[in-house]
Amino acid sequence: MATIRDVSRESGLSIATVSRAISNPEMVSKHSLQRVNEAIEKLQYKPNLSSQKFRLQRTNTIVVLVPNIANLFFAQLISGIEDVAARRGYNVLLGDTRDSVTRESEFISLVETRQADGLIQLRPHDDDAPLPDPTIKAVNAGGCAGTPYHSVRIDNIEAASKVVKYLLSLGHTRIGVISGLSNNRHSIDRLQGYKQALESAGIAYDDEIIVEGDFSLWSGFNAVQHLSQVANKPTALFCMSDDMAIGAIKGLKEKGLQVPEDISVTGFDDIDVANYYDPALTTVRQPAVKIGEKAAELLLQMIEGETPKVQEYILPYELISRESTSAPKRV
Amino acid sequence: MATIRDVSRESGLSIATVSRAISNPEMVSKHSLQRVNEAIEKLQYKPNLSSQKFRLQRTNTIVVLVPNIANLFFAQLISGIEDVAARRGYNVLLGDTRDSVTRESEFISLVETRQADGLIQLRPHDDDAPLPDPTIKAVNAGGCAGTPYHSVRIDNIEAASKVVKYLLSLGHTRIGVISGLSNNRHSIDRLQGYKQALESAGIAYDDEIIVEGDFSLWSGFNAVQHLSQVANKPTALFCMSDDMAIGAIKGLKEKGLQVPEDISVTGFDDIDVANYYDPALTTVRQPAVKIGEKAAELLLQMIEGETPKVQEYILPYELISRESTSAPKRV
DNA sequence: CTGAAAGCGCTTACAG
DNA sequence: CTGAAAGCGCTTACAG
Repeated sequence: MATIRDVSRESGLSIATVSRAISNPEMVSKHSLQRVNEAIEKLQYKPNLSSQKFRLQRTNTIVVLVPNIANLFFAQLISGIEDVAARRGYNVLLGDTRDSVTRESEFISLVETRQADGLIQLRPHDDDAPLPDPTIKAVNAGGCAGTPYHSVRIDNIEAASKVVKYLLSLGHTRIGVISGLSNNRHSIDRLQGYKQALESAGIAYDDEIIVEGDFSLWSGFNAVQHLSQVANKPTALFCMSDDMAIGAIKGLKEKGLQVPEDISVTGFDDIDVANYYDPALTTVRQPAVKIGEKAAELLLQMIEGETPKVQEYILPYELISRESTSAPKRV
Repeated sequence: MATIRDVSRESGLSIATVSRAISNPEMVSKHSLQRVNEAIEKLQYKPNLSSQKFRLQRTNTIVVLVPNIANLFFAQLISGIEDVAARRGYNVLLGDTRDSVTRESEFISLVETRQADGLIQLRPHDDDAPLPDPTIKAVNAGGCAGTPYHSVRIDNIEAASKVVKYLLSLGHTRIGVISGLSNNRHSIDRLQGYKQALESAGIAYDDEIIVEGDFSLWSGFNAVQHLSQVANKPTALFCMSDDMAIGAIKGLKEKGLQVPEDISVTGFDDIDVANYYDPALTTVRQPAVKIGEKAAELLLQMIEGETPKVQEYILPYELISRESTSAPKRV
């Protein structure tokens, strides 16, 4: 492979001049520029950016830690990140961590070993987790309250409370929950929102109708099997992801129940399929792409040496009412 | 940040010895090793892998070109790639190209500029597209017949033909198609399979019931609007992706049609939600994870200097029959 | 087992 | 506008 030295030899100019012709053409005479370009063309020269990065101590790469790449909410968020990164000349290294601490720290070490300039964490912060090394530029996207570094997210507690209040307003008083893993911060915050809504309506919290899932289709389906055992059955189900809502509806249908006629179901995220499911899902729309864009802007700002004034950017969510909810049946 | 020179100074050993203690501990005396490790610990030293890569002219990074990261089939394929890559110590740089030629060539240039060792292309090869530079190590995954470089895929023609024959065997004789973009190779191959199946049954091809989509939910929904205009309506629909099948079913239901009672619908890929939709989708299961694993193995083999014997790996698919298909109604 | 030295491919302050 | 030279942080053949 041709190197800058070959171009220098071919053009009869020093490597310094060749380097300038490439990076700062205005510093070089037209004549030299021409000769350099001819040599580059002839030799099919491509600069070794790995060398350049090393020399400049800058990688123009950011890493994104994704708990699960097959989750459409994350996919959308990532497109937002990529748009901004690409526009600013950064590459995005995607780390599919699958909730494995080992894999996650491998990706973090990309930053520590200077193969990347910073990272965006998509997993909500976990209080037990060690703080990220403060010398590492990091932003949390789509996470929760209490993240101890820069973050971009919606207000999960409020959003959850809003959906549940909506169900209450339809007349439901017995509202079940299919949550994510119980130690996941999203589960915790959204459950808190649920409790707040119940409390404001003077309804007692009953953990018999709270079932733990893991945000997946399967876990929603499975949760319904548990719920069908309880004596005093809910007339509505608040699911903490659209996937779980879909799984749950599938399970309910298999038990011969109609949604929303027999039981209302709500999701969370508003992934594409939410609108195409039957019934179309009532859900909370997170501004996934915007969260990604904002997080990327924030990180690039930090990488470029600025200190963002705001620690937390809270973006607006939206309650989308579709077909999966209605007033409870009169008995 | 501490460099190897700092560790050398701290430990009182040469940088050569420090380097060896890190990369080849067995070449160094126990005593030296101990002193180096103490110094590393004390200084919180992390080797600059960007420098190391440059020095070794190896990046241990592969890039994966994904047409659309929000497509679950790709997401699964990518997990297969990542598993193998991680196990072998490679990083995966994900390039979400969104079918943009510009973005794609930016990612390819990562390999040309030696920031990555090779690439896996997830977009099916397009005959008009320039051949990849033969000096670049590249593998196509999940693509189509006629890819001019190494590839791992299913036999799309045969798989499509098999689904259509299945519909024929149920008694359907008027089978519509919702295809991907008509210049996409997957669309071309699967349409060919469709034609073969019709031909073997002595049924004439009628392009009035072939509608072009783009593999998305929305395009499936939209295609149904077109199909509802034709005089002689199909009793079954062969959709070239699960997303389009779901979109189509949603559209049919809105027109008051029952699936499969009034019309049968088949998908392609078998993404997770296929089994949770109502009705659950009859579809072709592509071994997405396996395709990814095999493609990664192939690429790493090439990067490490071997020449794979086989140019094309054809993996088995599976026809999954669920609830979205049945015999046509007697009229 | 250890160290001095060359070199990977670039960029850039310095001198002219 | 141009070139010689130093240096980014490592690895490794060579000599001892």
